[in-house]
Amino acid sequence: MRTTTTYHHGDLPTALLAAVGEIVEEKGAANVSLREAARRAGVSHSAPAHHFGDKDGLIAAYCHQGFDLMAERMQQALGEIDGDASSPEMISAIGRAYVQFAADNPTHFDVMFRSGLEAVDEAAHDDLERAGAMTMLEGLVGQLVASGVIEQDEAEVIAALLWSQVHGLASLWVDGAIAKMFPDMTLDRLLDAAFGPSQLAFHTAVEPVFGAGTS
Amino acid sequence: MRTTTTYHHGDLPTALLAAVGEIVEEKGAANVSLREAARRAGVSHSAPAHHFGDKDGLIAAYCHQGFDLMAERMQQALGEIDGDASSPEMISAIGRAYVQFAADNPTHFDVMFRSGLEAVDEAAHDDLERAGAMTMLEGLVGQLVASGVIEQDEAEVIAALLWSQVHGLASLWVDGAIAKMFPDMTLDRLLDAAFGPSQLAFHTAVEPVFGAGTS
DNA sequence: AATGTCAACTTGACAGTGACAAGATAACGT
DNA sequence: ACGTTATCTTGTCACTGTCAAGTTGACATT
Repeated sequence: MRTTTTYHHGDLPTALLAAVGEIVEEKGAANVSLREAARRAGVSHSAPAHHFGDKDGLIAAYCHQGFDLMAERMQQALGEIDGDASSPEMISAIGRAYVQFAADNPTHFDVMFRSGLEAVDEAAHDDLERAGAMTMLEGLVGQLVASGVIEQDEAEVIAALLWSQVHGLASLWVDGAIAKMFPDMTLDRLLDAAFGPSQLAFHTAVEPVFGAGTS
Repeated sequence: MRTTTTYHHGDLPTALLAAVGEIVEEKGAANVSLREAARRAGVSHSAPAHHFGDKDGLIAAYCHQGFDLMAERMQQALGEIDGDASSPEMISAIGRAYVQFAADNPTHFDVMFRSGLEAVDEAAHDDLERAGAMTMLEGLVGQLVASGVIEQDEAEVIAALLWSQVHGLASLWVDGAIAKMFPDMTLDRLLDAAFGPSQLAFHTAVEPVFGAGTS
């Protein structure tokens, strides 16, 4: 198909990954099939196996692509901020990048975190270490603890809950659940409430409602 | 199989739903098949269709069961608390119930929120209205706004973020992602940090770390 | 008790899918 | 020029979802 100088197809792996994205968008992550992807790439039903092994391999590759994209977004967001990795600005920037990545790449996010496929686990927990979530959590826990601001255990709890916050927001937003519940809601308002302009304003906004705890 | 006095099988729908749970636990939500479920229930491959129509119907029924179970947990949690529906105690109780449901029923939670199946949407957004999330959000937004504590827009933002918090925590916990990142973490510590004993202590615990915002 | 009715279930078939084996094609190094 | 090797095709098999048609058995009516 391609007019480039390479082999039969040109760049089949790329074409197949693109096809996966199309299929996820059109028919959902559960309905991705090797044969359909091959069809869209203009090759025979068995061509994908040569590049990705099996279906799990293709899905894992799509996840890998997603994690790379996510890490890129994180790095880009961090690059626009100055300060140490545990500063509120950094946390906000990474959190925003996490959710924004999900909103901008819903098909990747679906496959990465919401597909319920085992192939994801294999790819994810290797890639996570050099991708987004790990950057955020290591930066938060590591540097926060190192600076002596807070003790290890509490830092882990805060990191896990912060991760949960952004991951839940990303999931419900991509799923359309928030839009269905609050039709006029925008992602910017949620991000602003969760991560500034006055960083983590959410936590300070909630408190006056319920009264401040003392522990 | 059953020795009860009923029809051929006894209670095939129940047996099939139980089989779905087994399969999800053993092989993941993506590998559920009508034929495998039928096999485990001891009936022919086409028997499920008569009760659930098609595969989507079976999945939707499993979701429905999950939402019922979730609503039951919510009601139970609320029953043990006294106070109006927008009190911190209520919010905490519902939030804990949401996460605890996910932890106690991982296969249901997987299919309901992490399977990426379209069948879920059909079942979910009908059932949600009489189940957990809606209870929490309506209670929070409705009563909070009605009491004049806060304006409509801000209440929706807070509700969405609180929902995101519990949903993200449930998702990452069920997924095992938190356990993989923080091996010694327990759900109780996370729940306590997020929802009391001093309610929403999380928000008051985070604040001193980053400094309180003023907006 | 015999019969009719109907839900519950079976059998058989078809298209689509993932995976494997074997073969064909074409780029590349020597 | 020639062999090598990655790339892709063809053919096949078991499995799956779905549909059509037939079978079984519980139950009510007569």
